Amino acid sequence: MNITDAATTSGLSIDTIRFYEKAGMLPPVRRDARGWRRFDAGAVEWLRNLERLRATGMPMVDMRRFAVLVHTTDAAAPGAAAERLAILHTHAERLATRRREVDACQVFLDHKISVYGKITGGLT
Amino acid sequence: MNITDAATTSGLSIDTIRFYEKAGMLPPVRRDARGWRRFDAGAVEWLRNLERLRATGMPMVDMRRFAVLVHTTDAAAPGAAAERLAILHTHAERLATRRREVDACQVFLDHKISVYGKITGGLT
DNA sequence: GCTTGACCTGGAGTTGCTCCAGCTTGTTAC
DNA sequence: GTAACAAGCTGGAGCAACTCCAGGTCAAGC
Repeated sequence: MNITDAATTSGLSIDTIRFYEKAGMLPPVRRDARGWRRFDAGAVEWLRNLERLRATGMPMVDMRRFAVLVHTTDAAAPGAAAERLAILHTHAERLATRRREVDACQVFLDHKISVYGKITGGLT
Repeated sequence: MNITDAATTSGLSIDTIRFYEKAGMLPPVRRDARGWRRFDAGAVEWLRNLERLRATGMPMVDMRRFAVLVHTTDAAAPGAAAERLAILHTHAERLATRRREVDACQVFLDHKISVYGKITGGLT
C-alpha cells in the first residue's frame, strides 16, 4: 500500500505519517525501488492505532515509547510489558478526564444555546 | 480578585490568562493603581467558560469571535446573535466527534489492556 | 520527448500555549 | 531606613505537534 492509501485508511495525513516516521513512532518503513514508502497490513494497523491515541490526546513522547516497547519482548527487557501497560492505563485516565470535560461543556453549550436560541427566536 | 486567584478559580494558568488577554479573547481587563489586573465575578465566569471551551478543543479564532459577539447587541449588528449560536452549534458537533473518538479509543485500550495484562500476569 | 502525477526531502510557518529574564511595587523584618 | 521577599508586570524565546511549501526524482501515457 502506498502512502496516500495508508493516509486514507488510517485517518492520518500524509505529512503526519512522514512526521511520525521521522520522530521514531513507526516500526521501520519499507521502501520500494524508487524509494517510496510501502505499508503492509500490520503497518497500517499501527497507523490506525496511533490515530486513535493522538485523537484522544496521547502525547508524542508516550506514543514513541509505546512504539519502542511494542517491539521489545519482556524476556529481552524485563518490565517492558509492565511499562506498556502503564502507558495504556495513564491514557485511560486521560480519556476519563476528556469525557468529563466533554460532558461539562455539553451542559454549558446546551444552556447557552437555549438562552441564545430564545433571543434569536425573539428577534427574527 | 487578583490573577492568581482568577487562575485557580478558572482552571486556566496565569500565563494563559495573560495570553488570552493579549489575543483579544477577554473583555477589557481592569487594572489597579499598580497596574495589576483585577477580575470581578463576571470576568472570572468568562474565564471559566473559556476554559471549558478550550479543554474541549474550540479553536482560538472561534473563542475570539465569540468574545467579540458577546459584547455586541443584535440591534447594533444584525446577525450577531445568530452567529454566536452558529459558533456554539459548531462546537457541539466537535464535542460529538470527541465523544466518538474517546469511545473508540476506550474500546481499543480495554482490548489492549486485557491482552497485555494477561502477558504481564503470565510472566510475573 | 514532454507533460502529468505520485512521491521524495529539508525547512519554514502555525497554533496555542509555557517559560524565563529583568523590572516595579508594596510589605515585612531587622 | 533599608534589605529582603512576594506578587505582579512586559517582551520575547522555546516548545509540541503538526502543516505547508519549494524544488527535485522517476515511471507512465500521449
